[in-house]
Amino acid sequence: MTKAKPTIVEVAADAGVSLGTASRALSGHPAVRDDTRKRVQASARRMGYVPNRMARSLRSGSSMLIGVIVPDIAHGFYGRATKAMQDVLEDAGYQILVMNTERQPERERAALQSLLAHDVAGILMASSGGVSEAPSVPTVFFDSLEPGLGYANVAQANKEGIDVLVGHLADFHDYRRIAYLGAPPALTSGIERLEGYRDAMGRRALPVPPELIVLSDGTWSPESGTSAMRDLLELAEPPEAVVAASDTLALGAIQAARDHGLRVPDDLAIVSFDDPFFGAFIEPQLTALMRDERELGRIAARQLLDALRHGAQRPSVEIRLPVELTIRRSCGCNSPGSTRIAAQA
Amino acid sequence: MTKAKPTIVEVAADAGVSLGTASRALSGHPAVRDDTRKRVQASARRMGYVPNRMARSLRSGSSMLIGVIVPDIAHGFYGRATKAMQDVLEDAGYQILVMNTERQPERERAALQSLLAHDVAGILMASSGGVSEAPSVPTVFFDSLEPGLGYANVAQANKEGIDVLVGHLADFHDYRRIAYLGAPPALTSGIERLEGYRDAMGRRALPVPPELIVLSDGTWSPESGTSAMRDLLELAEPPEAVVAASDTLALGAIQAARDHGLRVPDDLAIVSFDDPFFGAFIEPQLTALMRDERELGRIAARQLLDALRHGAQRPSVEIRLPVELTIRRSCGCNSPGSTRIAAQA
DNA sequence: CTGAAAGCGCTTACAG
DNA sequence: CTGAAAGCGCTTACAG
Repeated sequence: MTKAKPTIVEVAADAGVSLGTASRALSGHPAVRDDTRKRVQASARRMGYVPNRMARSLRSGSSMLIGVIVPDIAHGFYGRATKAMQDVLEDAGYQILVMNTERQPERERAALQSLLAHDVAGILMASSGGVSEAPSVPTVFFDSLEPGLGYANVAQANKEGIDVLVGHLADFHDYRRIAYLGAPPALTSGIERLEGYRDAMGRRALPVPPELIVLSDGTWSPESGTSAMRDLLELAEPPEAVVAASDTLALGAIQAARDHGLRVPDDLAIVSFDDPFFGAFIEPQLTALMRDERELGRIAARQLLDALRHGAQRPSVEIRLPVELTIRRSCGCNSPGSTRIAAQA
Repeated sequence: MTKAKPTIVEVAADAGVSLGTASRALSGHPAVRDDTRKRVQASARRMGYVPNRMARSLRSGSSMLIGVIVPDIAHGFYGRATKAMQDVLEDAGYQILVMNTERQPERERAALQSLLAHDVAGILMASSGGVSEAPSVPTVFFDSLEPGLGYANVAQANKEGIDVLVGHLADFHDYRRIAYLGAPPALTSGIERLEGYRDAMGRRALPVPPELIVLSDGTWSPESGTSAMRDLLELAEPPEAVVAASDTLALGAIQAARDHGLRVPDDLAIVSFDDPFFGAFIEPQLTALMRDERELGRIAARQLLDALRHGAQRPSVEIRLPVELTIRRSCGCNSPGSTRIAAQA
């Protein structure tokens, strides 16, 4: 509302040079006399000149913009991952454009179009299933993988994580009737965690009758966890322990157990894949896999930077982050502190 | 990585018209013959044409981009508020560019420059103190206010909220020695909540010796709450109840109380301004003010849209959101459900 | 070292 | 209804 933004033409006029010279002076081009550069810089500063990035992008063919597509930026996991990406990318001179899809494939496609329209140099995306071919700019997929597509695919070690969870419940606590409370096997985490559960149970020769697997509605919300958990509690023979595929689902499950008059972990043990931000404050304190979404974000961003710099047409690589178990109370352990068991992918 | 993006010139050539006609056909300009429009649209679709928004912005003088500046996008409050803004803004055809400042004034200034360089049409910002004059585009401040600056300033009813909290503790529970655990009075919420505490205590003729006010380090983190809380617990005469200025601070305070071997609320009552996302799962369940950051975001965004549409040079208005008390256990109440008391600004 | 000129991909008066 | 042309704010060969 204050003053209108001056263009480089006005700065040049003020400094008494042509706009070409002004541009060179400001951009650090070597072929500019020192006093000329000083004069231009002084004018620019005094006039509050800010180069128009759209014009620059248009002309130079490089927008220095990176698109980030996530299901929900307000969700801690994506929020923190996005911020970590932004840190890495800004250090390299890029700005990010974040798009929310609300887990809707159509919105994801629209977001992609929109980013491309903004001429982004690259894309970082946690897909919700809206992409069928690699975008026209370098892309790194994270969280939800598109094997073979993109420069890199980075995610947590889902199967190994579930194995650590089932292992702690079965091998350490000797539970046998262990249920799985998950999300529909639509995206990577839903698919791999469910598979991981079957594998982990099979490896230990534990039976998996179909009723021990309940799936929420795909929103990964506490509410959906509560309702799926109810099915488990109404079983003729309820489980002794439950592996929840996420922190939100676990919270919903605890709520359902509580509503049913069950004490956790005395009557029922519950462990979860993701560690909620306030995991230590939850009652009972949750035994869960720590997650390092910041590291995930950093790795994904660095991969994209790599693609942007070297533009190498290498085959898509897959990177997995190790998981780490934080043992608290909800599994039935008494240790007040938290022991860590790392699972490498 | 697939195909290069076609420009409107190529689409026009494909459809056998001039680029001007192609542009009009695509933009819905009425003066285009129907079959011509159809032909152009068909070419565009087939070629996967996506109009370059930078070029469009540069030419039309309108970027349809809104800048959002927040201290921390990974924080639930800002994450959810930002998403709500995005919803409102996208419906109106705008895209948002989000910048994190990490609560650093210099980063805030840099973010502002960067947004202006992107030629944003307007700005929505939760300042951390880096702005001294109104930006050159319509701006709405939220959460942290800049009275008199911007088209609108929207925030929660901080003073009234603290009054409701102190009121519940003093009037209902009869506590007299009520402490305040807050953040430094640097930004709006820190200042107003501290003032609100003093006013609320004064109104009830309750003494406020200086040692009853402890301030954290400005990060609003649980850790900083824990350490400030320790000072309170080491007092010769510790408080009977504590009003925490935020959920994170309250969580840190509970941790400190627990470490000190105190039971909440039996030995010490704790209530908090903001309601943590998992408030019902915390032990003890937290009595706190609900916050509707989504509504706050929506209101702020609508105000900006208003400024953009009418461009009215009206004096800056201040909008306050009502707060609502959710009574749970940490205050000393036994009611398992949650009663609500609304406080209008 | 500096200026004049072309051009990035569009939109939009201006003629016809 | 359509085409030719100007121009948004820059960068960058090309001359001098």
